[in-house]
Amino acid sequence: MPQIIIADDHPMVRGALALAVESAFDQPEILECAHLAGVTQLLESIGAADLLLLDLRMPGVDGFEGLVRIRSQFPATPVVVISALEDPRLVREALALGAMGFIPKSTPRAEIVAALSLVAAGGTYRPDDLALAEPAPDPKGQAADDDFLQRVLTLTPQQRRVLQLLGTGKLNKEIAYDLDIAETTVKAHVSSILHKLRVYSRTQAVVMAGRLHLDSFADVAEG
Amino acid sequence: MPQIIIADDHPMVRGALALAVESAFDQPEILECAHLAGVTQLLESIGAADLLLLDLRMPGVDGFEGLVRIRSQFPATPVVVISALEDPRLVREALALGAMGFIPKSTPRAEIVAALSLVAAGGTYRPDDLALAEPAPDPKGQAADDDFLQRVLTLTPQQRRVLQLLGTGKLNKEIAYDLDIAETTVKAHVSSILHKLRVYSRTQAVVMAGRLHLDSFADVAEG
DNA sequence: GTGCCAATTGTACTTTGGTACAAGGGTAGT
DNA sequence: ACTACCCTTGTACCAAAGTACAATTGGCAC
Repeated sequence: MPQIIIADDHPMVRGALALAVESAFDQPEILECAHLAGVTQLLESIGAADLLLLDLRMPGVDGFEGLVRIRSQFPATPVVVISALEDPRLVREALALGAMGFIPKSTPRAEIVAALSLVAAGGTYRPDDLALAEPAPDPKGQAADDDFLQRVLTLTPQQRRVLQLLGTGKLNKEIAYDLDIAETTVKAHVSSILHKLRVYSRTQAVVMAGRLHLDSFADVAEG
Repeated sequence: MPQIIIADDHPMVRGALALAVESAFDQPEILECAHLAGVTQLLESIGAADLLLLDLRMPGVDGFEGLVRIRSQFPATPVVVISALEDPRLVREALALGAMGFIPKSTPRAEIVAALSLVAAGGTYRPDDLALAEPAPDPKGQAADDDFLQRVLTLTPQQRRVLQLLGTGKLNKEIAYDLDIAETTVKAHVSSILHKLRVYSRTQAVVMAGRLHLDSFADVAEG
């Protein structure tokens, strides 16, 4: 009897997802959470779930922070990210951070079911149209940014988690606590990250990385 | 014979501004630049101009960096910021950084002329409708951000310039060079900034401050 | 003038941040 | 078995960041 956790602060969304889960699994035990703390508690009590459907934005979560935390604390639990947005960059980022799938809320029910089955079978899912459409190059001047993006993609999963926490302004000590590793290890990761991104301070790394998430909206432009 | 510098990378815009300048001043000497380096060179050779119309985005400038540099290197030259955007936050920020005015490119010619005259007379200009409309509170959840904004507003002008450069990931040493002050002084400013913003590292300050500029677009939302 | 404050700088000190080098354990592929 | 890579940690060291205290200058207001 598979245990599936649905974490979303919107009851309606939880309901819709629950239906999909019931279609995709055989007699699932569905556990619902409205906030991240609940997810953590649940996972601590049951050890690991067979699947976690995690909304990107919830009380206590903003962006990928929740994903990062869950993935590092409970690596055994596969996570599928649920989101209202479907920016290719977000999709890539989520998968890079260890998510097994990315399901936009606009996805038709039938496809959600298929996606969940796919993940349950060990696959990874992302919206079809975006899957290959993403490498479409912008004629504009985002060459430099794409260079940087390429470098970000050379980071290892753990390094991405560290970068993610760097982006919240945390100290090495805090990052170490969050990921439950030694501060020395964090330093090693940070050092490696700085080299790979070709910057010379954590602040620069944060500034550069921050832009990647903004560029989606930056076309509101200027001139 | 007043010397006015028009700095914008777009020839058409320079032309339009030149017309306005000719209406607002008596026999002005108009100097045009397409990039920031040209402005610096010009100012170095003539010492100071009577007015500088500075576009926010130009080759060599991204955001307020150019304004900050010019203001610190040539404090005697009054600067009016030209921009395609007119986000109230940008307006406030520009004025806080020492600009004597903020003119959106959508402003009608007649009003541009009036604005330039106003600044020439020692006043400061900003778009009317925004002037008082800005304090309109968003019902959403940007309470925390506004708290932070309040704190940013307690920073002194020089401290804002430092914060601006912090946001580019620069080291204290580099900031000192850019503003032509001692590194010790930069440290003093940074220390003060961290206290006022109630954060405990430059990286956090950058992260928080960075959000202020994004919130304008953040309503593309999530959920 | 007196007082307030921004800005500047210095000295001295503590804490973070970051690098370099070395090393053990785990996993996956050849 | 061997290689390669990731993750982990430690030690040691140097640079950058931040704090605390003290002092000078200059502008502005009362």
